[in-house]
Amino acid sequence: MESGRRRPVTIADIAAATGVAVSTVSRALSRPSRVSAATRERIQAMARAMDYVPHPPARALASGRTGTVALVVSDVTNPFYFGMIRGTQQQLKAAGYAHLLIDTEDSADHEVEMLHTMRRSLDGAILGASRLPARALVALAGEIPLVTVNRNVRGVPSVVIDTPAGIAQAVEHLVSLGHRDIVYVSGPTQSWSNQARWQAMRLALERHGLGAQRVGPFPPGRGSGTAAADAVLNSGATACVAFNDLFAIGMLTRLRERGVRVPADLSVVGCDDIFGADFSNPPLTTLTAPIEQAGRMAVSLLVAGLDHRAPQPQRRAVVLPTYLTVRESTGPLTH
Amino acid sequence: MESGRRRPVTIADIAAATGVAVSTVSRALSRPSRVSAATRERIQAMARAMDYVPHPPARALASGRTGTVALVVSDVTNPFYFGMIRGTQQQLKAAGYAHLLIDTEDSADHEVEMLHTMRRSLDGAILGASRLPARALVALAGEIPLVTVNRNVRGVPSVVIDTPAGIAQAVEHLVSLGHRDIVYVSGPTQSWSNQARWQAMRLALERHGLGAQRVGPFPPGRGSGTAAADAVLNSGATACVAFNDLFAIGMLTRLRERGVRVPADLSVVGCDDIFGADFSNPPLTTLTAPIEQAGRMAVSLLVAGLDHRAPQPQRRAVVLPTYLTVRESTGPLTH
DNA sequence: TCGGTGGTGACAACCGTTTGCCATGTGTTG
DNA sequence: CAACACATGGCAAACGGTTGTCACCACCGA
Repeated sequence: MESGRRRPVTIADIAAATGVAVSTVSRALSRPSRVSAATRERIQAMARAMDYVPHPPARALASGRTGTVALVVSDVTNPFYFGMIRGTQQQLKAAGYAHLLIDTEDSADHEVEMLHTMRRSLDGAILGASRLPARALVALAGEIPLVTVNRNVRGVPSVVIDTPAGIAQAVEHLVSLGHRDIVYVSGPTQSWSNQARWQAMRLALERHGLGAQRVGPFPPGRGSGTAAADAVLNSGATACVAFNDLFAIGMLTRLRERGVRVPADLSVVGCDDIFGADFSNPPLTTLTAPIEQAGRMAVSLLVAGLDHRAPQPQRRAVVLPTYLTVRESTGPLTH
Repeated sequence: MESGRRRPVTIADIAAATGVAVSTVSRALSRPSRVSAATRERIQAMARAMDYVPHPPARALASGRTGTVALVVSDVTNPFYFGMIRGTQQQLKAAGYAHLLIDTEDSADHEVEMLHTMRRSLDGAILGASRLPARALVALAGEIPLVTVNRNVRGVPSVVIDTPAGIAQAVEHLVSLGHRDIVYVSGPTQSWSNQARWQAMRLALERHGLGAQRVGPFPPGRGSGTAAADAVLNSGATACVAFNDLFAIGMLTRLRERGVRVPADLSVVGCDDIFGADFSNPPLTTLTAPIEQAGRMAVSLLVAGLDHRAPQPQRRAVVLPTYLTVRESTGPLTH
């Protein structure tokens, strides 16, 4: 077939072929109610016959809508985002949007820079764990529709996973196993989630009349597990809650190296329940976060806000519950 | 600031402000060698001062280039793709392209359909493990620049990971440990990689005067591990090579459930070395595939082909080596 | 029978940028 | 000094749609 070489068919071609104006074709295709059933049928049939494919950039130029939404992550490498990518991918596809992936390399500057540059080619963006200060976030939201995940800033729609509530459960769990010295393994300081988790931990321990310790902060990434494990051991604690599963899994590896038995010598609980947490050695007790669902919710929130005709949604901030999944990395205190 | 509300600045604004024609502004910005150093400077400074941001759709409409490349995967859920996403993400960003993510849900029809529809908004696409028949692939490559990964079809540039060579190593390893009954755990039949791996396995065993068995095929996904483990056990083999790590890890879980010791009772080797293979229980012996690098290479190949000025590259098919990473899921035969 | 009304389709003006072609001005060469 | 080449910048026509505005028509009720 030579068809690959031919000039692609445009709505003008269809208009000519059916004997109507281009505007009519445009409407028949994109706002079907605006044209009579008869002509609509005729035009759509012709479009199909001629294998017409709309030209997104042209459409975007004229209408201002690009049909594209970006998922912005701080580091594609982090398995936490895998679930989010899945969730957003599914929902965006269902809503007819294309899915752009942006990696900010953990830099707030990159984050605003890229979003600023691409804002004209996006209908909106979902910020997975933004590192931006609140003011910057609000400013950005003025440029382009935004939904944040795990980040709650007044005025910006968000979905946050209620890990703090889970943390309380985790503490409960550990205390009931007899632990008294429980330490928090801290993640990056700029991380909103990290702050929230530490805060929740303090409160929970306080309720039991226990003091809260923490080690860290450590940089994101599994590699931090080594230093974290050593620090926890050094602290004399018998149990710990790690900022996330990546840390926890890294710790497991290190502890095994050092001959420390988990959970006999030390109990560890992670956060998020990422891929792998269930088959690590030992399987990790962790706070199962509905990450994928969070991604889907974020998309829903975003596209709901995108449709100007629709009444603006009431709930601009949704919080998703978390629960404790007890596996084998936590156990009773044994001296 | 009210700036958020103002009409975005266009090159026409810059032209007016500097007293030159829009065409000159356009050239100063996108083909700097085409204007004198003096005006170029002046224009660029003004653009900066006015916080000009180019409008991608407009650019795309006029030039035909969108600055966007899609990564097409059969299922974002598969951890194998995580590495690929990383690789392509890095390299695309470096090359100044935006990164679109397309999930075909394991359907060849979806694959051509989506690519066909989006072809006008893409400069090219990278097919991670395409399920398309060769003819369809070639036809598609006529519509839009393509690079395939782990799929070699004449006429379509590709990067393939040489797992077959690794399989030979793995067989060598197992045989040297005393295994004689080695079975292949087969993945989806339509998978090119699966065929290649099975083929390689047959040859390798043959060289040792051993016959090749296989179980399966099993659908992609960790869940298949259960059935696979049972099938392998049932076959009486003492060692197995799984189509991929997902299968292998799933098997590990099942074997542990059934009280089968790995590697004392059964050795298992995986393929790909995905995230998690190193901390599974036991850590998985596997064929380490340079997935991320494959993603980067694919992007390089693609963008090289995109530049019409540049001489078309010589090597249109690159193969990346694989090596065996021995961990703890393989060991000597013990009756 | 006539004015009003609602539904349908056409006209044409954009949307913001790129690019082929041409005019001008400068420097170079014989 | 003339003729020419070349570097530079301007003009205007695309690129492929969307959409506000308006004209037309038929049908309705009074």
